[in-house]
Amino acid sequence: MTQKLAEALRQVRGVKGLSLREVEKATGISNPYLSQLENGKAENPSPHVLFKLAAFYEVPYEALMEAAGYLARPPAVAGEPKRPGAIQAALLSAELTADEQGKVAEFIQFLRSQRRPR
Amino acid sequence: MTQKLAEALRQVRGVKGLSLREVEKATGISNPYLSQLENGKAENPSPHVLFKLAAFYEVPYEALMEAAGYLARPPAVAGEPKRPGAIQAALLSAELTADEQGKVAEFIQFLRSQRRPR
DNA sequence: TCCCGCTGCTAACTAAATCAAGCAGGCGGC
DNA sequence: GCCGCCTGCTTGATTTAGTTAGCAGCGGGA
Repeated sequence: MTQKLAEALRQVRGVKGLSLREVEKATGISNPYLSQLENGKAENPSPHVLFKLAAFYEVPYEALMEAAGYLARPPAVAGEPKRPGAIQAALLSAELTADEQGKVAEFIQFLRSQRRPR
Repeated sequence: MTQKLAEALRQVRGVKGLSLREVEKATGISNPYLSQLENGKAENPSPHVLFKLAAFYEVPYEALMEAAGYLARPPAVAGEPKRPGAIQAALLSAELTADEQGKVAEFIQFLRSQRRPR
């Protein structure tokens, strides 16, 4: 359930190529806590935490809120533009050449293929 | 800041004419905690708590989230129907005669007039 | 009067979020 | 090899969300 948030956070950070400590420095959220969030050891982070992460990751706040299960939105309002998820948004906003984007996409697939072997 | 949520919760419950213990029974949220929320002694309730309250009060979840400062929404998107706030929604959904509604409106003004005398 | 039931609230505790300190592994330089 | 430095992570402490128990006030019977 909260697994979804964990994966989203990990993948977004992966796409952006950031270390836990870089995120800590930029957001003020401690790196151990970030680790726990990405491993599903911590559930129900405060929306304030998600907000800071969304801002720094350049990912829509709502995407993280939804991943955390905080949005009661029924899947989509059928006429809406269909907001991008956190990972897609991260991909869009990351400043990368087309070449790099291709590699990143590959990398994401790789991550997916071995989801949590640990 | 969170003062806004406190007032919203108190006013909504007032409009609905419910006691803290009735809300506790229906939502599973302890009545002392509800009291603390309405007095601003507790800040940052989990969205899950707000969700249960929104459901029972028949108030839009987003309204409570916004009152809690959890929604990053810039005031309004200028073309949108302008969602009703929590109190208005409560008024709309409460099953009351026109007469009663008038009294309720009066009551709300009364509440507003002596905001936080305590 | 006394008592009962209901109101909101405070105090003391449990559980979970969040942080500070520190550990083990990987990697490049010397 | 060894030494920094960086990576993610675990462990224990602190703070805060949320609960269980109980108190004081009020209105309505008998």
